[in-house]
Amino acid sequence: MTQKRDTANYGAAEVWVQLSRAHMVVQNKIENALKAAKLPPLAWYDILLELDRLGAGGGRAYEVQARLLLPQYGLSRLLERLEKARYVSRKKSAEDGRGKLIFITAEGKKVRLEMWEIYRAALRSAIDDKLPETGKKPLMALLAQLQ
Amino acid sequence: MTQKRDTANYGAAEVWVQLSRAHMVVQNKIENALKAAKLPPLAWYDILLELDRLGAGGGRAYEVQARLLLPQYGLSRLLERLEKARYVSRKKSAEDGRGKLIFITAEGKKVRLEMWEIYRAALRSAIDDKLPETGKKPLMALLAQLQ
DNA sequence: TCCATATAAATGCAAGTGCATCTATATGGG
DNA sequence: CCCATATAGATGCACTTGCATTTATATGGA
Repeated sequence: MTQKRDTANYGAAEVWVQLSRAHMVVQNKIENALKAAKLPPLAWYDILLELDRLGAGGGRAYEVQARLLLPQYGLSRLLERLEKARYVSRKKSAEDGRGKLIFITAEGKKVRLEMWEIYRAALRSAIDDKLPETGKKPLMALLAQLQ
Repeated sequence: MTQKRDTANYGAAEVWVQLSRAHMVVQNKIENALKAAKLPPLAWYDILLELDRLGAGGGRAYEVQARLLLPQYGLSRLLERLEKARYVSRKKSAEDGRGKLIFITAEGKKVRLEMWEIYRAALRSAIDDKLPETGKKPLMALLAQLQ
């Protein structure tokens, strides 16, 4: 192929294809590992971690939402499921009657740690085992530019 | 934070977070651009491109499936929708009575090109405008290692 | 030939997602 | 104080996805 390409942005498309595939491959590994361990999906982990970090005071849904880049209704329904599973609890906010305060329960903390064990192992095999140590920083720096 | 971390694989987790965010950001830009142009979602593009490449002879679903990394039922239903939209047609295979041959229609080719115009512009602003030209090759090489 | 097993594709059902809208409360200007 | 507007969060509905299973055909060995 020595001819000049007649279609612009071929390079960007190639980057996007690699980005998509890498993402899918890693995500599948993590989700499959969690599923095999009969643990909740990855999305639950992120919320549980966020709530765990917020501590005993809990937090407002809209704060969590902003940090996790989820749509408003998405978080609302995720919390609904997490509450049904007894991993979080919601109660009316005292200062703002429109809102709720969200808390992680003891059971939620426990399951988050169980998930982390699996998650960590999956990351090790999906990332550490594939990428040389010297590759992580450059990769992160390049990915950060896309945001 | 001068203490040694007590949790292993923190580096891999950071890479994964960046990878997820970069992926989400780019994907949202592309999907939003397509939506704004009242065109079908990105997933349709990939199939249409694949079928377009297969040419007049068409192709079998399981072949396309392997290349696109979709679950079997996912492709089956995607093709169902694409057929309903008149962008592809399916007919019984002559050699293998279990299977179907899949073809892209003229309308399918047309819409794929319309999508490409939008897709290309979105890639330009999401990738070319963010990443220096010298960053693409290294990024692709690093991402390729994760597969 | 017959049957056990494998493969291609479709599908019923439950669960998740996107979009638009709704309810309830807050807030600032007149 | 009242109202228009903004904000927090929930929800009805249509569509999509995941999982398991089904249907139809193929294939290799007894």
